[in-house]
Amino acid sequence: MAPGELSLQLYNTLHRTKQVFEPQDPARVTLYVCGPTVYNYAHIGNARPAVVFDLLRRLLCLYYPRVVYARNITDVDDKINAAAAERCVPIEEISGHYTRQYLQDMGALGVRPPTVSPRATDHIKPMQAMIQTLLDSGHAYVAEGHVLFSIESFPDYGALSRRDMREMVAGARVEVAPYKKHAGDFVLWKPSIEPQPGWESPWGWGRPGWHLECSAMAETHLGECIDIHGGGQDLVFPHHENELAQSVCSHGGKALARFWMHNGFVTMDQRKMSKSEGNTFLVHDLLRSYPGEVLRYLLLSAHYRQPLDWSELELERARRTLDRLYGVLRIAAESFGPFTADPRPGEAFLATLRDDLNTPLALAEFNRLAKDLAKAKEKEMARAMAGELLANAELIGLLQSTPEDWFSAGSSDQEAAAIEALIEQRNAARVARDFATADRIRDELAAMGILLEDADGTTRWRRTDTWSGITRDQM
RNA sequence: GGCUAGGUGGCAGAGUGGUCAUGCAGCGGCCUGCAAAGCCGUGGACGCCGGUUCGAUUCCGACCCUAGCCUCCA
Repeated sequence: MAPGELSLQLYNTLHRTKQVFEPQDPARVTLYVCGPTVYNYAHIGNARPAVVFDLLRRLLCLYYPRVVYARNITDVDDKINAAAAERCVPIEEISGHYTRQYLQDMGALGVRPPTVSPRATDHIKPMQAMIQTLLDSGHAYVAEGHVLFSIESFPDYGALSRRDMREMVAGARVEVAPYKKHAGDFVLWKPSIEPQPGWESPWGWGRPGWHLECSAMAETHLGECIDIHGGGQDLVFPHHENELAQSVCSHGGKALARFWMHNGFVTMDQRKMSKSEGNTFLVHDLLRSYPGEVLRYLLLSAHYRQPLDWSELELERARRTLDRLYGVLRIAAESFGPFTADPRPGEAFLATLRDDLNTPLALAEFNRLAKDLAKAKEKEMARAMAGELLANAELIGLLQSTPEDWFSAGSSDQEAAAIEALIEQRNAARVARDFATADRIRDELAAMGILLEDADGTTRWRRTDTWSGITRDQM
C-alpha cells in the first residue's frame, strides 16, 4: 500500500490511538479473531465482531494479496459441559450443532468463512507444548492438579487493559482459590472428572483453560506474532490480557499481536446485551423476520467501537434504507440496465473505510450515489453511478440480491404470477376509470402483504408481510 | 472504589478550531384518480462551568450524567 493518503489507519487498543497499519509481511497478512464458544445460538451481540472483522478482512484483501484470517471455535468449555449434562447428550452433539448453526447464521449476515476455523479440541498438543514451555521458563506452576500462569512472572501484565494488579487484588470481590500464588493467576490446565472431556497430560487427565486455547491456535495457524488480533471489548480483560501474557512468555518476549482491535457492545435499552443478562436477540430468530442484509446494515450503521443500541425501530429503519437503495436500482435498471459492478469500489468510499472502518460515513456515500443514480438522465451517468454503488456494496457486503428478489422476498413464481395478474386487472380498471374496482384490488393485495407503487406508467410491487408494524409517525 | 469509553438537532449517527455530514421523522411544494414511492425546497445540535484563541461543538481543566470492565461474556 502506498504511503500517505492511501494509508490504512486502525485504532490500536494497545496504544489507545489510531495508527497507520503496516503488516510485518505484506505477502501474508495475519488476522485472528476470538470466535464463539459453541453452547448456544449466537445473539446479535456475538454477530457484531463477526461482521466487523469480516469487513476488515475484505478491506485488507483489497490491498494485500494474501490475508490469513483465523477465527476459532471454542468447543471445550464448562458451559458446553453444562449444556450437554442438562440435555443428557454427548458434548460433541452440543458443540457440533451450535458450530454448524453459527456458521449458517453468520453466513446469512454476509460473513464469509474465515481462512481457517480452528477448533480447540484439535489443538490439545500445541496447547500442552505451550504449557510445558511456560513451566520450563518459570512462568507457570503446578498446584493441586492445576497448571497456573504466574502473572508476577510477567512484569508487563496489565499493559493491554491498563490495570494495576495490586489495585485489583485490593478490590477483588471473588474468593481466590487457595492454591493460587497470586489472585490474578489463571488456569492453563485443569483436572477433569467424568463425564467432563479430558486428555492425558504430564499433569494428569484434564482439559485446557480458555485463554490458552486462543494462544495455541493463533500460534499454530498464524505464527508467533500476528498482525491484528480482534474481539469484543469485554475480552480485553482478562481474556486478551492473559492470551498476551501466555504467548509473549512462551515466545521469548515476542509480541503476540501488533494491533489489538475491539468492537463495542450491542446494547438493549442502553444495557449490554449478554446471555447472562437474558436480554438477547438471537440471530437465528431475527432472520425469520428480517433479511440478513438488514441486520448487517444495522450492525454497520454505527462505528464499530461505539455501542449500538438494538431496537425494532432501528431495524425497521435499516430495512427502509435498503428498500430505498434497491428501489433506486430497480427503477434505474428499467431504463438503463442491467448494471454491473465496477471492478473496484470508489476511492471516496474506500477512504472512509481506511479510516478505522468508518462505516457510517461509508454508508452515507451510498446515499450520495443513490441520489445521483435516481436523478441520472442518461445511460452513461446511470451506469457509472450504479457501477460504483454496486462495487461499494459488494465490498461491504450489502445489496447482494437483485431488486426483483429483494422485493418479492421469496415469493414463488406462481405467487408472483398471481400478483401480477391482479395488478393487470387493477390497471385495466384504472384505464376504465373504475376506481372502486381498482382500489378494491389494491386492498385485496394489501391484505396479502403486497404493497403497490404506481410510477412512470408502471406498477411495481413489494412484499410487506414481514414488516414490524412500526409506522412512519413512530419513526 | 480502581480503570476504560462516551455525552451532537424529535430519533439514529459521522465529523470538524472559523463555509455541508448523512438517514429517518417534521414542514412546504411537484407528481398522482386517490394512495404509495420518487423528486425539489426547508427549519433544527453539539451535557454544564471556566480557560486558551480574533474565533471552540472541536484544544485544556473542573464538574455532572451514562455505559462497560474489574466474575463467564462478542
